[in-house]
Amino acid sequence: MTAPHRLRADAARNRANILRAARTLFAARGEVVGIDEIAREAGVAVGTLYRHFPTKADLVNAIVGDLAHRIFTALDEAVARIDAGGSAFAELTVLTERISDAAGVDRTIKAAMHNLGVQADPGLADKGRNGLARIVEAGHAEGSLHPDVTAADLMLMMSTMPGDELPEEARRRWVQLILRGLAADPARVDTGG
Amino acid sequence: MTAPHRLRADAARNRANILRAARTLFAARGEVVGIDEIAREAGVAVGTLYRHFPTKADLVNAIVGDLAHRIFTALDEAVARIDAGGSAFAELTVLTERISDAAGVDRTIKAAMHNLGVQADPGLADKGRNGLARIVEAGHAEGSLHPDVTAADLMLMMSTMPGDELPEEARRRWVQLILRGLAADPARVDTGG
DNA sequence: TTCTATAGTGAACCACCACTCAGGTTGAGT
DNA sequence: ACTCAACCTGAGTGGTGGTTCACTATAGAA
Repeated sequence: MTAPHRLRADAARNRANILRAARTLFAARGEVVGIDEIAREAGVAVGTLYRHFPTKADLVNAIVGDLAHRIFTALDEAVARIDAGGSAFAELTVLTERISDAAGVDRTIKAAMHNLGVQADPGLADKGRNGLARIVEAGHAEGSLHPDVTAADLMLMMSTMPGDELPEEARRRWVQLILRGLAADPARVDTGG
Repeated sequence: MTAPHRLRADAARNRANILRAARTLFAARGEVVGIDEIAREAGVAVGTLYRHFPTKADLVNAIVGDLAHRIFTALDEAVARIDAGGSAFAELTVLTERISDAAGVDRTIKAAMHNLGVQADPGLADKGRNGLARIVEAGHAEGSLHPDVTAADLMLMMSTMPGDELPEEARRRWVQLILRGLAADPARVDTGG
């Protein structure tokens, strides 16, 4: 659409600072942080911020979209390891724990997870669904996942994942119970940490 | 503390209207609805609303507290039926489904559930924990609940319950998977509805 | 060095919302 | 009927937070 047109040096620097500030503040306190505070933290005037992101929603989307991308990368890696002979259930466990840990430290993770299931650009959503479908398929093949579990089920559990409102211990326990619900045999989940 | 002093007839009527309006609007759109809109819906001026509830938080607490009370009532009834020889797991299932259905229609349910675990007056919280403990105890006795499941686990799952952001089908499925995670044997959960 | 498109600045704007108060109204006791 | 404490009214206040824009500064090409 728009011509590429390289960004001016100062503009690129400011853009990076804005993104870094927004990432930090959103992670710590959620999307309620004001534009003014983000601009101040980035060492920039509000007008500059609005030049790069015409709307607060645009800024949020940039942050959340990046997080979603990282999650998909982790998903892809898990699928690759499964294809290389890894255990589907072990990969699902690690993936869930990692995302849960991240959600405990970063408030935007929940928003990212939710957006994956609901909106996001269709390409990404499909890609996510495909990855989960691969895991489910492998899980059924190895007999570790309950036969009626689907990719939509994984999506469902991911999207209801608790965030930093719960202490770490509770989040860990949540993951354990969820995995039991997805497993063919609850005993399989009990790998003491 | 304060003398009882019966409310004047019009005041009582207005109070009831305010509570009804707040209940409806909060249920439909959450706590973001403005005081002005609630007052309008109640057929009352804002000043009147503030006479009855000096703060928006007070109004919210009134609604949420009432909901919490209803949930505890349902919990008590479940415990009573278990004491009368009912199945602990069946009661847990019905209770979870009922609350989940309610959460799908009323946005304040999630707030109520969360408040139960976090704040609320200690008396109520203890009462809730006791009820859940009774169910867990009975569930262990009948062998339906996984041995390591505790009352805190039930609280945990309740507090992460999805609301009206998910369609009914997804909420039902969520309950089923959660119950599998709590059950001693996943096959026990499969009672097609 | 000169020039200008690109970028930055921050005070002001505006819509929203919880909350207040000076003045008018009325239920209910006598 | 009379009285007044309790009650109601709704325009206004103060604060917040996203967004704009007239003006200034500068990166980078010529």
